[in-house]
Amino acid sequence: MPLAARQEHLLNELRRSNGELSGQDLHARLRQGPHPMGLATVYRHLRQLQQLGLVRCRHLPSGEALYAPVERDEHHLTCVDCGSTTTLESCPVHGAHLSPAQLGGFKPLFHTLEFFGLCDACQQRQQAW
Amino acid sequence: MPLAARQEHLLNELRRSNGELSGQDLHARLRQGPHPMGLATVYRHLRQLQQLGLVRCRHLPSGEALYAPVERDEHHLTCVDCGSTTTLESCPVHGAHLSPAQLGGFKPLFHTLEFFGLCDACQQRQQAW
DNA sequence: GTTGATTTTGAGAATGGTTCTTGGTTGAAG
DNA sequence: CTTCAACCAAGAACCATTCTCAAAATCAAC
Ligand SMILES: [Mn+2]
Ligand SMILES: [Mn+2]
Ligand SMILES: [Zn+2]
Ligand SMILES: [Zn+2]
Repeated sequence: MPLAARQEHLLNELRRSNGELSGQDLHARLRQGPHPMGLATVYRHLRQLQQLGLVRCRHLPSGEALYAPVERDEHHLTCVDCGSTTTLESCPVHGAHLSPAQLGGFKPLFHTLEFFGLCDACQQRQQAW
Repeated sequence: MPLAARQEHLLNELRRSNGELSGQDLHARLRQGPHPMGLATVYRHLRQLQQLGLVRCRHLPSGEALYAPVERDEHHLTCVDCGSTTTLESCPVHGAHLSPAQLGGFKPLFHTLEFFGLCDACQQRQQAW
């Protein structure tokens, strides 16, 4: 089954963007262009693209979900104090495959790996106390 | 600075539990016991315990946050279709440390690593179509 | 081209976990 | 006994996401 036109447009918008986008972001961007789309439709198709293994998604501590093309394998360091994030240049689990025993029939489509801790600045600030 | 009594109770409740708990869960459980606590206080202290590196947190696809003692190093396979999850017996990045260059002063406290894909049952169901 | 069934869509309402506001309580210091 | 700051709880507010359901688009005969 090929992708519907609407889903293509959504995926293109995601690929066009440098960074990850939230559902709201996508809705706002599409609203401007030649292929506007209702918010409900954006979320509907994001879920479908995820199930097809074409889009991945991670959740910010705020609860907001960010989407990206699945081929973009990025991970982050996030400060639990100030919330600042930096992106890792390489994926620490790239290639590290799970054994079939661990998978038990599960077919992996993507993964999220995020590190949480204290950034340099916030450590300094705590020291001061 | 030692932990406040309220924070201890919260941490104890988390440690007492077998699985991860949401903020709501914790509030409900504490409500029963000898140390009830308002919902706002639960969330306040969960954030503080996280910044102290004593508690970790991950987000379900639903957006709900689940908390656990930081020493509990668990990860999951989650089906993007039916939402079922299974727990991995070992952490694939345990020991795989980040280089100081990658960290750049960042002090890691915990990490989240979650795999998303299709469970056996949902793959079957898709085949049937 | 018409018709009726099926699928897709989107505006707005509903949901629900988390955070904010506010006013009260506690407890130590003076 | 005051004062003052820290802590706390109840409920309101917030807001991203999901749900509802009527309208629109698409499809499939005829
Ligand atoms: Mn990766
Ligand atoms: Mn781990
Ligand atoms: Zn920071
Ligand atoms: Zn499944």
